[in-house]
Amino acid sequence: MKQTGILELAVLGLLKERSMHGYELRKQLSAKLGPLWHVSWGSLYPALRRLARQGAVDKVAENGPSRGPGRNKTVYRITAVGEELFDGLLREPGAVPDPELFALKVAFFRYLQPEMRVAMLERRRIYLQDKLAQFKSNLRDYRERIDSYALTLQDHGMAVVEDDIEWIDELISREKSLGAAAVADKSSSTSPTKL
Amino acid sequence: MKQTGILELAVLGLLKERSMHGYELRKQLSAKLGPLWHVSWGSLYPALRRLARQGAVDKVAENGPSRGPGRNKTVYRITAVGEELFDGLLREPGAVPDPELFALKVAFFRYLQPEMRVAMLERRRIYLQDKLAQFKSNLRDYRERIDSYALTLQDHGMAVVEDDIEWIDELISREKSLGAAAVADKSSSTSPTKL
DNA sequence: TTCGTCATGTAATGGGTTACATGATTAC
DNA sequence: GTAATCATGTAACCCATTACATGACGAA
Repeated sequence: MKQTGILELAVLGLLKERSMHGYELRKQLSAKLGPLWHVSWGSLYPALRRLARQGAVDKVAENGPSRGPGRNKTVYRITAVGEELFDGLLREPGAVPDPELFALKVAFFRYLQPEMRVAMLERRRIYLQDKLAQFKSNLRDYRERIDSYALTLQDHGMAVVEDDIEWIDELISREKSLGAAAVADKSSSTSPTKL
Repeated sequence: MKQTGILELAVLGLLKERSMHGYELRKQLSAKLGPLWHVSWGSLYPALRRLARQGAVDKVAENGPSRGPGRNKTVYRITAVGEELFDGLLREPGAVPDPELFALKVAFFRYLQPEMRVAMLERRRIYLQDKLAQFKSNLRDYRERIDSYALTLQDHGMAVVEDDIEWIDELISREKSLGAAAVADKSSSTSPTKL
């Protein structure tokens, strides 16, 4: 049972935009997701190999000018299989608890229909609210038995979760107002959003 | 080369307060650190076994009333070796980048001298500020090439880091005012804080 | 009596980190 | 010419997750 496939999703998402070397892939990960993402070679290349084995990416040898023997550059290109795998990973609803995975999916939101976006955001919201409740009940039960350092830790943890919820709410309302605008715009002949 | 030893640190820190079963240990982890910590049995018991092998904890069979054959409860108790290991792990300065490890160390701040606390906080502060700078330079370079979802992701990421810095600043100034109060209080004969 | 929770572990599997190893190209 | 960065991988080690397996105890 494979877990998240988080690196796979990230790689496929980037390769959807354009084919790249492994090396560039790593830089782009930071560019899209911020400096949070430090993918090591020891995890990136094996991941690419796994994807190639599944037929989700092609390895294309890059024949530069005088590139005879020695190290070849390899460009990775997503295949039809890979596109489907990406879609499956992106839609798969298990994202909620893992913040990295959730962030990654948000980064690729444009590949989801608006309703799916809202659904995902609302699932995440519920999860966070539940976590908040756990914090509160936890504090109810243990406040007297923990020292001020553990307490400030939990307070700060709660504040972070609250901020996260606010952010989610913003994203939800932005989606809804976009949706409303699209509905109001009846002049367009085809559906307002592409797959 | 063992990495962080984060679970070890957590376990030893809790066992410093009192001896416990593995089962209770897991609950206490959530109590101290908030619902962030989900330690699975498959990681907790092996960690305890590792600690026992090193001589850092003793396994004490609990002889309850009618507890003859069948499953025995085992109480884990920290040893002198364990106390030293804890101290080493807590003081070891490599904590900075890993948020979980840093949070854990804050939870055990009372076991550090105030100067050490401030030093750790300041190191963390520098790290976070650097991360913030990375976010900014990242956005300078890529803002035009990423879509609004990736952008809001990064903005939110930055806001979280900024909040973290504010929190660290609060902790630092609290430490400093405590230190000043201790210095002003010259009536006590021995040193104001214990090891 | 049966359900929930207390309680302790093992086994398989997967995959991430670190360090190692190599070599080309570009800028100074 | 030499340092930095581009570029691609492998190997060993560690350990976390998941699922499995077992059983006692208290309450309903």
